[in-house]
Amino acid sequence: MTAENVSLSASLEDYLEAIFNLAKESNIARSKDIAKSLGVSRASVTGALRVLKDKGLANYKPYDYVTLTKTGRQTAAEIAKKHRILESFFVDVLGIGPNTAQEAACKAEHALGPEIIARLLCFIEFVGHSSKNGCDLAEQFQEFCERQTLKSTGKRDKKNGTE
Amino acid sequence: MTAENVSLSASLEDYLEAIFNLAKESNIARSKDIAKSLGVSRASVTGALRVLKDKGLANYKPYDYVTLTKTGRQTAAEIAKKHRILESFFVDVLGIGPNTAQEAACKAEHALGPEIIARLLCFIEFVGHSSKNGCDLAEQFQEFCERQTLKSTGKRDKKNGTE
DNA sequence: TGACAAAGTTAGGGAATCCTAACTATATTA
DNA sequence: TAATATAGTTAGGATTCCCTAACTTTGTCA
Repeated sequence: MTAENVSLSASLEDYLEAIFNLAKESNIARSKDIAKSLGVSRASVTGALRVLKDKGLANYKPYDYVTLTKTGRQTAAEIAKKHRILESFFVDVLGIGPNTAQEAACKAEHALGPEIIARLLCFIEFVGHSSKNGCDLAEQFQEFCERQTLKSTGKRDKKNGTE
Repeated sequence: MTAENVSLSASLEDYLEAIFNLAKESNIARSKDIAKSLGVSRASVTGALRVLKDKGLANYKPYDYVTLTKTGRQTAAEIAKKHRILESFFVDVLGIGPNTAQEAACKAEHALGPEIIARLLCFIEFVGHSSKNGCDLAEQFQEFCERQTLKSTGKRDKKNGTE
């Protein structure tokens, strides 16, 4: 169910995820675009592709497009799922801005195991469920947060909320 | 406000936090114990100590005990705080077991910035607050989780879930 | 089709992090 | 105080990951 267990560094997970995302439409990914999407040199991409090939995750031949193997797609899909769940949690539950949320998800996706991710997903559903019952937890939390923030800035006797 | 901004790798943050924790009682930390608590060789600790000294975070002299500088203590306290907040979120909100929670907090503490940590803390307070109002969200979530789990295993039984 | 641009690779190198093995300093204790 | 055990350091090496510069391959178009 969880795609053969190849152990991957955070860095390799990033490469895999980038290829997966680039390949969404056309099924292929180009070295140049992988490099761009990860902010890394083309030479680094070549190196990573060789490793992903060795691990049986990518179909890589020099000077050719890159595709993922079945295992590669499964593994990448899991990583991408982690990313989505984290991002959704940050945005929809915590009310974090989209950019910060996206960045944080990118980093945290390598740190959290399946158990926590599953629980997080469940929690997002729990919160979504609440809003259908006329008791929107995300909304209540935002209000709670604002009150907390006012309280603490109030201590500093500034009512002018400049950041 | 946030202790001089020395940029630290995840690894160095771990060393700093370990020293901080070891020094809690006696104010000092021994190389051997740092090594043990991080699962690393004594030689690696020596290397890290030199770097922490260079960055002005640790008072390090060969063959002597280690202490943290003021900046070091402040920085370490922030990391430890992140750790506590994450662990508490995992345990008290998500209902994750203590060991998994502790491990995950260890890794995630390096990945999440202050904005998300602050929100997370607020969320923990929000949930704590709810239980005082006779509407314990953590408890409700656990029940919701169990129902979800039952549902999904139920579905699989009925429809012969091959996925 | 041949020249040029773009994409990809190779070579070589640097930083961070960890290791083991051997050495040095310190502490203990008979 | 001298022998030994423990703690800490140094030296040397491996791995991972990234870089730049130079080269090769591929694609485009006049």
